[in-house]
Amino acid sequence: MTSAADLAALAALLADETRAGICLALLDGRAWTASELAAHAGVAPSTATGHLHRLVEGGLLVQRRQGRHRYVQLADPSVAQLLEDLSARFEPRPVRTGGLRAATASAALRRGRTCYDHLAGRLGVAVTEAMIGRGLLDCGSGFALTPAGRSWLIDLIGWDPTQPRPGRRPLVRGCLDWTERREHLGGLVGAKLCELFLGNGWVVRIGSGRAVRLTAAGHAALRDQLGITLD
Amino acid sequence: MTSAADLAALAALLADETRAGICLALLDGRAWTASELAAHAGVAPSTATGHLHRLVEGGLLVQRRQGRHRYVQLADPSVAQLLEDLSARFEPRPVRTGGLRAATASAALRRGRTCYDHLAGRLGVAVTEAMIGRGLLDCGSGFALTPAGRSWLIDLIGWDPTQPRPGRRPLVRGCLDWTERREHLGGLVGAKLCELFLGNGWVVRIGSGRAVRLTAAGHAALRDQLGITLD
DNA sequence: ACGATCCTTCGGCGAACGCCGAACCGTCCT
DNA sequence: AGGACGGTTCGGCGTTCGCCGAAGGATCGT
Repeated sequence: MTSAADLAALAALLADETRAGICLALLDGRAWTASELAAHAGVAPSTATGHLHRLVEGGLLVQRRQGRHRYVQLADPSVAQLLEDLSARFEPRPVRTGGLRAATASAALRRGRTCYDHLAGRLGVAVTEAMIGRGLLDCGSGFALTPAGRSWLIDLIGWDPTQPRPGRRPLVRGCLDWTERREHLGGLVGAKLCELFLGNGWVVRIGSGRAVRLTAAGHAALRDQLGITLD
Repeated sequence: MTSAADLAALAALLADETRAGICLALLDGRAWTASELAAHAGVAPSTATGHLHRLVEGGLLVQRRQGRHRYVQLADPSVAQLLEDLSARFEPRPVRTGGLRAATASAALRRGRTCYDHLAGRLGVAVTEAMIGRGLLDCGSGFALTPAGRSWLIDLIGWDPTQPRPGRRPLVRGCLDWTERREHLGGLVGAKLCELFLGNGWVVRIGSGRAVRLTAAGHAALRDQLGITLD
């Protein structure tokens, strides 16, 4: 019966709108400072401190102190996955008209963004579908990497996905895209690809949010590697 | 920002120990009456009524009235999956010594049980691993049904898993077994197999819980179909 | 050394929440 | 018809929880 208490305690961490907002903000995979999060959530710094304490205590977040700052981020990809699974239960929200600024920001998000540590939006979906189309990824019943996909990854980033690896994070995983309403590629391979895109300057972050923009080099790389052109 | 409110509202449904216990009890996939759940959770009937209202309202449960009874069950397999994902975050609990009665009950649970609508425990894991060993299931990166697995299912239950199907429930899905600490087979195929085992009398439920017992017919079927013997 | 900045602790306030018992309604059984 | 039973509604109680502002470190820049 005490597993009910565990479940309730875990759920209680997310059962407050402020804490939920904090966790969703952290879904961008980066570390935020306490005051950034306080401003984002619209509460006093002292309130945010309390919430961060609870979230760290509960194992959802980890913190790193650096000088007078306290950086905080999601503890682990499985937390991001959990948040996405929970969020996936909602209807798509009607588009709120929030003025021009909000509209362009949301258009940028739809075009391309990071979803914790992998690519999402039209960009993420396009990459995923190109991989399926070229036989690198199989989606018969859930995603699975093909042998061709394995060699492609070895050529591309010199990393063999079939070598033994620590942890139980799945190699590939479908993640429902909330703007495209289709699945894009998550899991360890998704993270590696995102790392590659950012590291090679194929995409760059727009401002401080989750949105990313495809660079000229990125367009070329997509054409060479996957034979696709966007926009 | 209002998606934070949605997330918080969903989490709040599970953020109470009584409601969490109710949901975990319903993980056996069957419909319970309100007073059964009240007794199980150790609260007054009036209290249970309130909780069930909230859970139904929130879309986690569905109810069916039948005479003076109110039967309630999980709304949908995705709810069960969500509960399992959340529960998977906990450490395995140290074995509580609860007397002989509790010990035999928990041994029965370890041997075989249902996990919402598919088989779990040693039985579930054994079936899953036998399927992998015989090339019916591939577990390279996440579970996937092989062509051989498809024909096996067609022969066994006359159901073609590749035909178009409604809903977005995955065909096969790994589900972490909390007693065996290994994955067993969930998803639509897992549910179909469980239905087969129960329908053919290969397993029968023990008492009123989630535990199941393999019958003589079940032993024979497992030997014929998957070449395994248990216990 | 000094103020500015980031964060934390503490006390107190108000709202929300979970619980119960009592009364009540509808259904089933005899 | 009468009683037993399952479920619900309502009012009230106590606790928990989220919030803030004020005060107090700790660290950084000048």
